[in-house]
Amino acid sequence: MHDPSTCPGCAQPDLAFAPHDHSRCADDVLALAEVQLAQGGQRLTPVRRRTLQILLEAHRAMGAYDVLERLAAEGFGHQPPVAYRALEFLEEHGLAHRIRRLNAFTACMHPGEIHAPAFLICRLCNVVAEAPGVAVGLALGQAAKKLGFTVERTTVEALGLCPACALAESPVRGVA
Amino acid sequence: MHDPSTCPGCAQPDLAFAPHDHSRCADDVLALAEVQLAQGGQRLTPVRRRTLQILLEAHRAMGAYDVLERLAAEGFGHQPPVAYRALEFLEEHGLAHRIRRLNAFTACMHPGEIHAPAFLICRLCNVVAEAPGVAVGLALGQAAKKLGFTVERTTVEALGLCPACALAESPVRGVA
DNA sequence: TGTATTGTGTTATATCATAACATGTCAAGG
DNA sequence: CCTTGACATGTTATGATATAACACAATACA
Repeated sequence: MHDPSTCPGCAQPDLAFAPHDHSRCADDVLALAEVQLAQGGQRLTPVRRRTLQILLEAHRAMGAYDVLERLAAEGFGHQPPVAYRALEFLEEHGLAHRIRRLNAFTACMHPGEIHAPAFLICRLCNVVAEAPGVAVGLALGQAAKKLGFTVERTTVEALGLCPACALAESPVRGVA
Repeated sequence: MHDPSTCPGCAQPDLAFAPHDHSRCADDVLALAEVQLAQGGQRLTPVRRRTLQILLEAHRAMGAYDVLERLAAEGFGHQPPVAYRALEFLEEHGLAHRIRRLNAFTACMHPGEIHAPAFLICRLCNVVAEAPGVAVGLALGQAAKKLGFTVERTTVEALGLCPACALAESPVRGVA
């Protein structure tokens, strides 16, 4: 099994594979979410709000049961539907994404923007990056159109190696 | 729940959304598979062969437990690992694909060809089409490259409506 | 305030997947 | 021939993920 404590990628589990100032990420996104939902007549209730916070704080993909554990510890319901409902709500409203390869969820880092997210998943450290997926979505849309298929939602995920783990994997090929 | 017997898409569960002569699909693919595997020193054992046949005959996505049921009825093992192992083997060798949104598997219709399959999944009749995914894969690869990510495998799935179900859904907008 | 809608929490169960181990098969080398 | 090692199959048991169905609470709004 993989040991996160020794993996370069895990040591710095940033969704973009590179450090950036995300001290305010959570707050900003949360505020944005609130506004967006209000405009659509939707409610960011305590469970939903806290669920989004948990995902934002974790800053990585979490399983529904992991989220549930946190929620339960804070006085919310203890049963799976509690987590699943909140997560599904967030996903429906573009505030979270489901990573199907990992059976996990992650907060959306660009709520409000156009949504055809593409995810890059490192098979060693499990870090997930949300890549700009516009081009991918476009290509997929065109392929679908040719078959008369109407696209409503997309799942685009790539499994591979993040920069850090790629280095760790084959250090022999280093330049020096 | 959706009733397949009344769904235009299900009545003709063709992976390409349109009828074509696939009377020989199964045999052809099976033969191809055999050759391909032999070249790689891999064995298409009875369970594996039968599993591929089952997928080919079904001509649609099947859950591992559905496959297992068929296998068991024919004298193979009765436990989940039997099906999962065969399915994973087929997937690893490009003879089957996993449809993550459906937790299901489907036979590959173009074994040997370049593999960046994109799937179109009808949310009403669950019919799955394997669309040419080269452009999609390319776009995804480029997005990944910008982040220094090395892509090894991809999952590209679109959920929406197949032509038949799209018509059934909004017949009001028909031309006539 | 009454009533419909939405949300929360529960119990119970369904569905999907894998770990660990025993047995069987088969080909290559002694 | 027969041993040995690699691979494949089968089993038991369990783990992990997800949803159905229902009771009650909160909210919205006529």
